[in-house]
Amino acid sequence: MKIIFMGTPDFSVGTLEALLAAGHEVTLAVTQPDKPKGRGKAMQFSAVKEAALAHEIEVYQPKRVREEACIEYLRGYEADIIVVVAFGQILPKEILEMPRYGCVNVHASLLPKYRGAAPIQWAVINGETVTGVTTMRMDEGLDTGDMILKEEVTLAPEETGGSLFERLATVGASLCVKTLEAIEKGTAVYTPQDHTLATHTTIIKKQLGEIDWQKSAQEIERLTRGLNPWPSAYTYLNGKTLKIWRASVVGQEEADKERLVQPQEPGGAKQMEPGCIVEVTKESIDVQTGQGRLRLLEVQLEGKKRMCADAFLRGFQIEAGCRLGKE
RNA sequence: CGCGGGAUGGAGCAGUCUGGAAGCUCGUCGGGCUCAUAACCCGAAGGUCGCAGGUUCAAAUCCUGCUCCCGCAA
Repeated sequence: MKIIFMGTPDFSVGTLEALLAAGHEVTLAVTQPDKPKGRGKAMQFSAVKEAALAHEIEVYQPKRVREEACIEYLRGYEADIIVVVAFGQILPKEILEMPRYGCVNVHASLLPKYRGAAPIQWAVINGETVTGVTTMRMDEGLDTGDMILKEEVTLAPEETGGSLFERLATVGASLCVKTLEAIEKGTAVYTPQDHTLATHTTIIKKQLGEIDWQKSAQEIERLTRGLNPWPSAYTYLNGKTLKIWRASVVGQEEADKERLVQPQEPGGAKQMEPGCIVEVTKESIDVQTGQGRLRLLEVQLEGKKRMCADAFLRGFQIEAGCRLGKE
C-alpha cells in the first residue's frame, strides 16, 4: 500500500522499518521540525527523520499540520493510508478523512485505558502488571477511535520505562503490519471503545521526577523505574540534584532483622522523618519514606556520572540523619 | 558563543586558591589470623595527574587553546 508515515521519536522507528520490510511503499515521512537540543543547542533530527533519510524516504516537517498548505501538500501524495505512531501533533478532520483507508494509529496501551501522551511510563509508575499495544482507526478525539488489534505485554518486576518502551515498540511494529494486512484484505474488525472505562495520562514533565518522600517506598520505587531513563527520579542532597536510577523497597522482614543485628541506641525505635537517611552501609543507603524504607542502589550526583551506591559512598561522605530533598 | 560541575593507578574521591617528593576509601595480587568470611592484620604491584603549547630553577597546581563526560535550562 502507499503509505504516509507520521512519527517522531525512537518509538516510531521500529514501525516505520517494519512497514518497509513488509514491502509497503512509504512515500513520505512526516515528523516534527528539527529543534535545538541538548548541551550547546545543536540542531538535532528526530529519530524518524534519521531513519527516513537512511531509507531514502522523503521527509516533511510541518510546524503545524492543521494549516491548509500542509493539508494540500499531503493530499498530493494520494496515500492509501496514513500510519501515525507517536507523532506529537493532533490531526485535523481533513487529514483523517483523506486516505481511502483512513488513518491508523499505534498506541502503547490497552485502550481504552491510558489514553494520551505517556502511557508507557505511567503503566510502570502505577504498578500495572499488564499493558500492551492497541492499533485503532483514528477519529477526531484523542485516542478514542475504533480498535483494530490489541496485544498484551506483561511487565517484568524490574521493568523500566525504557525497557518497556523498547518492548512495546517491537510489539507495536509487528502489530501495525498485521493491522495493515487485515485492512488490505478487508478482514479488519473495528471495535468501538467502551468510553466509560477510559483513563487518561498526562504528559510527563521533568518536575514529576522530584521525589516526595511522604509517599510510600513502593510508590517511589515505581517512580524511579517508570522515569528511567527519562527524565529520571531525583531528589536533592546538600542543594545539589541527586538522581535516583535504581532503588529497592526494604522489606519489613529485612528491616526488622537489621534492627536486631544492629540495635538502635537506647531510647528505642525513633521514627525518622521521611527523607532522612536511616542507615548507611558499605554499599547501600536506606532512606525513610512515608511508608517503609527505600534502599538507593544506583545514584548520580549533579555533574557526576551515574554510579552504584557502593562506588558513590567511597568518594562521598554521607551519614545517617542527613536529609534528602529541598532545603 | 545559554548557565554550571568534572577529567588524578582498575572504581569512587582528596590535593589545584597559597607551585616544591602521588594521598584517601576500596579493588587486585601475595602472606598472616580464623571452624569460617564480603571481617581483621602485614606486605606488594599498578599513575603519560584528559590532550597540546606556554610561564618557571621547579607545574596535578599558574596562563592559552582543544577533546571528552555530566547537571540545569530549552
